[in-house]
Parts: sequence; C-alpha cells; structure tokens
Amino acid sequence: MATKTPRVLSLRGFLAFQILHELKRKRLCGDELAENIGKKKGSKLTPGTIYPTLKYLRKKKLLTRKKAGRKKIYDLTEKGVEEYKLFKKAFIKIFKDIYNKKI
Amino acid sequence: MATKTPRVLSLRGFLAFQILHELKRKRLCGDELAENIGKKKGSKLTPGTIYPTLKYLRKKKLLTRKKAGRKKIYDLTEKGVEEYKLFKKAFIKIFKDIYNKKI
DNA sequence: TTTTATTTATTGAATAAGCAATATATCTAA
DNA sequence: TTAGATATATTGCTTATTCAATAAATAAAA
Repeated sequence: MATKTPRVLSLRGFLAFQILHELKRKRLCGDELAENIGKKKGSKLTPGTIYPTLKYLRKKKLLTRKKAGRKKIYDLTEKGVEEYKLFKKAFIKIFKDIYNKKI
Repeated sequence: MATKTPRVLSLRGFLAFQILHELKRKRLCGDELAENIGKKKGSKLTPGTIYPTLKYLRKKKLLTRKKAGRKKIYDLTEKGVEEYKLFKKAFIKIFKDIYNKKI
C-alpha cells in the first residue's frame, strides 16, 4: 500500500472498468478484487464499494458469479469482454499518447 | 463526433485529468478544451461542465489563465505538470498492460 | 459444538460530477 | 452604434460514487 492516489485528481468513477480489467486476466472473488484494486489505489476497497458495483455489473450481464466454498468467484461474460474492449477503445482514443515520454 | 462512450462504463470523474492532458501539449482556451475533449467523448462539453472544472483547477494552482482578446488561454503551472505526472504514474500502475493485445 | 475469522452483502449518508438553463462580456460586421 | 456571434461564467438540479456502519452467511479452529 505504498503509492497513494494524488490529492487533486481522483480515479473516482473508474471502478467498474478496473474490475473488468482485473477479471480479464484472472477470475477472482469480491474480497480479492477489493484487495488488488485497493493495492493500486492505496487502500483496500470497502465492502460498500465493491459489492454494489459487482452486483451492478452482474445485473448488466457483464459478469458471472459462482460459489466456491465461502467465496464467490466472479468472471467476465462474453458481453463483459465486449464491453471492456469498447471502453478500452474509447479510453485509448483519449490517452493514446500517455506513454509518450515527450508529452 | 463519431465514437460514443459505451453505455455501461463511463469516463465520469476523469475530466480534470483530460484537461491537464490536453494542456500538456498546447495551451488552449475553455471553448477549445470543450471542443477537443468533446470530440473524443462524442459530444462537446457544456459550459456548465468545463468552466467550473477550470475554475477548480485554477484554484488548486494547477492552471494559469491569461486574456487574449475575447478568449482566455489556460496553461499548466509547474504544480500542474507535477500533479499530472503523479496521476499519470498511478494511472499507468493500474493500466500498464492495457495496450497488451493478449490481455 | 461453540467460538472466531473470513467473506459477502445491504443501507444510509456525504460528496462529487455533469448537464441544462441562464447570464454576462467581448469581438466583429453591418 | 447596434446587431449578431462568440466565449466565458454561474446556478440549480439530478444522478453517480464511495465510504462507514451493520448484518448475515459460511468455514475453520478450539
């Protein structure tokens, strides 16, 4: 939990995208998502943040959920993958030069 | 104004960063920012969106503003550049693999 | 079997973000 | 010099986002 999000600018509103981004590489349970995304942000996401968002994404048919012991594993649906790609496209259109050292 | 932001996910909350990103390459007036950022998003930003945000960023000492005819030209301060770099760093930490075709 | 820890989930409240409507100021052209 | 166009700016409203507090379910350990 080293790097903190800068004061002025925030990643607010980006959670859904981050979740899809995480799940794109590996299926995870809610708590793991809260932990992983929290690590990048600076503090673990609270249940009140992660679970309503997971519920929303499931309602939108972007995620599936299956039981595994006391955990529930989330995974992308085909629609989830498509939505991710679409957003990523828009995202890259905006920040395509963000890795350009000169800018 | 071709590409629209996908339905489910949004770029909400990212405007301040986009403004800094635009100004990093070229100083612009409010209306030009509304136009440029709008182009990438799908529709021109309304005055009620762009001006309060510019005011906020100026209050935070991230931007300067100077008159130029009827326009007012915005530019990054040193602090604005620093803040941008910090956020970009956090941003890349989260999405460092976004250009990776395999993911 | 009871206790403890873990994980999931909901609710309510505070704050933030963005748009529509409106107003103001300034430049340009008739 | 007045009419129109351009650009800036504010206000109020709606909705979205997130956290804190709380609860419930399940698994593991004592």
